[in-house]
Amino acid sequence: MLARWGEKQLTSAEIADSLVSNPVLVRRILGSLRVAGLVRSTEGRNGGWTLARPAKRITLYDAYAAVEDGPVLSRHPHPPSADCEVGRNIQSLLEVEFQDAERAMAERLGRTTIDDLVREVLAIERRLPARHR
Amino acid sequence: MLARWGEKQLTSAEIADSLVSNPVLVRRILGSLRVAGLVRSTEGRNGGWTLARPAKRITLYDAYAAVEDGPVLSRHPHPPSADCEVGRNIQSLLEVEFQDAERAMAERLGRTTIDDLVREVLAIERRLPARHR
DNA sequence: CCTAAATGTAACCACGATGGTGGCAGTAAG
DNA sequence: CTTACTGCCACCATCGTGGTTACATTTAGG
Repeated sequence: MLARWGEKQLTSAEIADSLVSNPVLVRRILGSLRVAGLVRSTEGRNGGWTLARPAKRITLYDAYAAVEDGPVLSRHPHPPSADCEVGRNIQSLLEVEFQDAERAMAERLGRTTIDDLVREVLAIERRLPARHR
Repeated sequence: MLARWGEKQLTSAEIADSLVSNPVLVRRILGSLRVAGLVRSTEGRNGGWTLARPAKRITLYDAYAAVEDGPVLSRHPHPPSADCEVGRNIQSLLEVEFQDAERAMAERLGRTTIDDLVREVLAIERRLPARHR
């Protein structure tokens, strides 16, 4: 949404409205994005949110990494018995595999930018003018 | 563990012991793996679990898919407002991106077999005999 | 035939993560 | 000085999950 409406600042209430959700929840997420340097907020009256850099330079991976903290593939918190040949080695071996797999996913997410999505949205809307309101 | 100990059937209690966990939980997971055709179980006295096919033909993706039901990248259950250009298109666009990203991860997981891991475990153990018990 | 050792499953609890809500302080515009 | 925002905390309800107990079922072995 921020990319689509360009320079205009959007408030968390407007965004929440469109998401059929709640301003606080929206601010929570946008807060994570701000910490990651993807969006900026201004306080006070007429405040709101904008992208911190051009949509062309924000990838899906950037957004994903900003919001998701832990890894996607769940490691077991609880190490197995060190008495077992397999047990005492499997965690570090799987760690490598999982990191590689996650890297592959991240790499793919990094190939699409927010700008790509906005362009696709506009292309679809141009193709189906009947759906306009 | 099943691959490492080859033909020998292991009981859920033995496995749970080594995992410092609980037989029922182990049976739950093994149950999913059985549904996926990766392991076999025999009931009754001297029962237990074995691989259903050679470890060389079981990949990490097989195990992952057997256990994980939903997709890793969370879609939003709750569709945004259709009144918004972005809202009414973003879900299907993201769906494509997410599926691609998940496919990339799955492809990477599919490159490693259980047998690969067992070989690595044995290699490490051979290299560090001091750690043996 | 009976017992012991397994799986198979359901019920249940405790815990943590998460969506959602309200409240309130801080800040900036008019 | 009021209004409209963000920022943040505390709280609740819900849900998924690990974990446990219990019990029915199956099979081997004395």
